[in-house]
Amino acid sequence: MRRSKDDAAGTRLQILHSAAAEFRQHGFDKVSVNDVMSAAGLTHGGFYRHFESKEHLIAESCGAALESLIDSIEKYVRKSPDQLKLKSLLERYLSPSHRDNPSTGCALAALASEIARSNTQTRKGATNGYRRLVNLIAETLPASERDKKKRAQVIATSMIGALTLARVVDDRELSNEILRSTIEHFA
Amino acid sequence: MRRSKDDAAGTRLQILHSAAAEFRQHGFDKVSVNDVMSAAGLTHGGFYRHFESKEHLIAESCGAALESLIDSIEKYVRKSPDQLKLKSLLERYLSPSHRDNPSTGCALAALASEIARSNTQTRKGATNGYRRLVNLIAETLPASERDKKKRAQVIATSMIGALTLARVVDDRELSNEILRSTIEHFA
DNA sequence: TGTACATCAGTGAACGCGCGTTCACTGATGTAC
DNA sequence: TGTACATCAGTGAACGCGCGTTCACTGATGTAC
Repeated sequence: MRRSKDDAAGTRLQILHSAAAEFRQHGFDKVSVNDVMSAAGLTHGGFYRHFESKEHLIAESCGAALESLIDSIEKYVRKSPDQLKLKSLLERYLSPSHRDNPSTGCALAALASEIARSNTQTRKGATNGYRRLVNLIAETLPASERDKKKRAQVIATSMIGALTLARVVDDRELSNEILRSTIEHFA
Repeated sequence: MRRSKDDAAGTRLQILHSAAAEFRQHGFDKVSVNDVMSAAGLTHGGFYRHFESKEHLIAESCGAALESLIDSIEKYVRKSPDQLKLKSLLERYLSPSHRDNPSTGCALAALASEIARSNTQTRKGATNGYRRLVNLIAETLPASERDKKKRAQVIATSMIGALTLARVVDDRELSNEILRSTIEHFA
């Protein structure tokens, strides 16, 4: 039966949230609309009251997940002492805990190669997230740094690459080594 | 009708080759067994004379593609003068041409987030490829370098991350900048 | 070397299944007077 | 504020479709004598 506007808005957010978690865990193609709705505690039929298509859900949930992760990194960095900002950002992003919990982590690391083949909307959201991450990293660099923007880009892509490879590799020790090497190189 | 052993072996290689190209271009899930067989100039029914399942094809084609890419990088690096080995490796791997042609490029960059969720065989092949790449990079570092292995790992994950992000981002200029920054940082 | 038969690479129809999406339906919510 | 009606969030059955996989079949290749 019909729900109040507030309930419906809550449902929409719940779907977005479940989708973001499922997609990051299993990938876009391995997660069906039904999987997402079940995870949100609903039946599949109601999906189209909230989203035009699975493609639209992918774009929106991905963008939202990235925004919210970067919000949390931003808060975290802002309250760290200047000298430690970059180091603590790297240690958090490249932690074993982030590696082992993709469903609540960075969508860029969890889905990069799939996003590269996705539609314009999805790539636009990912690009915005990437830019925000680069700016955030640039803020943590010492004022003396000559080309902050470029260095921040290297750190950003390096972090994402290291986290992704740490998840690819089937050897725990090697995986930890990948994370540590990148932290030590840039911190 | 039945083909000679040599013909059959050739067919098998052709399937592997087509699969590797299709998978790198479109991802594992968006490419069907039928797509692979058509690309190889065959009908889908014969697939199971050569491979147990799509999963087995994924593991084998991915591993083979990675091996062959690294072979070619190896040859290329071996014939570059010592001083330029690393620089030319980086410039080749992070070239616009590599970015724009995933179907003949590095499987780690093209499929990393999908491989991270794949079966043991596929991840094993990817891990072997990653190790070979790291060793190859380590060989290009000056003898004076203190911890070659660690630095090589940072360069490897950085390269893969940069190429992947260069494909994600929907802004050509930003994409070129990502490639250049990483080359300049490590070369 | 020649012959008879077993093998099996490749074809194309068929299988069951899960997918994204649609739709008739229900009944509480929202709106107009 | 109360009433009558339209709206629409969510349900669950149904849709057509493409998927991975199987199988009967064909006829050239491989093998045993």
